[in-house]
Amino acid sequence: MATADPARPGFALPLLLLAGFRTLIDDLHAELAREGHPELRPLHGFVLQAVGADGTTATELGQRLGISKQAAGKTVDRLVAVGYLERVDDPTDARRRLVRVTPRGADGLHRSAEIFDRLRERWVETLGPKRVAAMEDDLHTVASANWFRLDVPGWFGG
Amino acid sequence: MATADPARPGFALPLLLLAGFRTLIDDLHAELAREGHPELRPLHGFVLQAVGADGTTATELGQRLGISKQAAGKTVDRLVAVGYLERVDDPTDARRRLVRVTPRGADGLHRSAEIFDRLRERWVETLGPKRVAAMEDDLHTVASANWFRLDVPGWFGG
DNA sequence: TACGATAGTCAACATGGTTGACGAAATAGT
DNA sequence: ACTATTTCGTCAACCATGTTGACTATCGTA
Repeated sequence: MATADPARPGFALPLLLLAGFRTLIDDLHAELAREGHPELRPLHGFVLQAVGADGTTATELGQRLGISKQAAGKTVDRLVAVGYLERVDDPTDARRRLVRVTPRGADGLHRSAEIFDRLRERWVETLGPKRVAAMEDDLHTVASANWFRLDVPGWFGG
Repeated sequence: MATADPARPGFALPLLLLAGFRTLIDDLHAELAREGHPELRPLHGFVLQAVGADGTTATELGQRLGISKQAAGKTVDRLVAVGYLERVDDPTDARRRLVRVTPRGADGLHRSAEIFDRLRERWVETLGPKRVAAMEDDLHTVASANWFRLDVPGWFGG
């Protein structure tokens, strides 16, 4: 292994990426809790995002998130229980039950976007705009294939 | 929000970090499977790393990983079942059961370190050594508090 | 009309996490 | 030395997330 630099071991890179992700998500949810959304969990924000403004169905949501329709249905159940999603019958197809973001869910989604912008701005203040942009561009170069794959608990845990 | 750049929305940053992490971990386990360790899951490598060469106990492992001693014990059970860890009685303290990495576990750990070095080298070839080093340094600056916190499934999923 | 495809649900299970309770063993205090 | 406290491991019950398989109801079509 003539290429490996002992001062920069390869195993540090994934831990740093995970730590960066975790820092942003933890800060987001600390702020969300302050702004009236303490029940939102990391996974929930991404699910709300995947449902989108037009609504969707459990089966389609599962396809978007890369999980089974059953798992998507169970996750929707939980978000319905805390008031972020609602189910309505599809008048054009009695098999389908449309999943829609409630006003409360839309509020959480809107605040999340604002908070993420503020958090990025904090990184820019610390690291400089060029370094943050470089990080984004470089990650996009090496990891674009895994954009928006959010089956994290099952993927990571096994 | 006069500071937010619409071309670089804040919400992209966590997704890129997660995608980068996921890319490295997926590539690691694809290669590990090729080299004779198909049972190793993403979580397992970090647990083996946390056990370390000297061994530890379930309670101490839980403290290192930021999870309960019960959760650590269950994870150890599963890694014992697939042959990566073993439990031995502590001759100096009949309450303790030392958890040790088996030769097979040590082999997996050793290969993981080599593979991570090779994966980092691939990033260096694509992005250049300065950019990769900058990414590491910057992440260390903004996220060092979350170094080696690996309670990912529970943290992310809720 | 009858059949195949699709949507949703139910059931059973695996994995990873939690809290609470408890026995056994070590340690500290009187 | 005896007792009280702490510590370690485990058991049990439960939650969240995921899986696969089976099933019903409905839609669309040959």
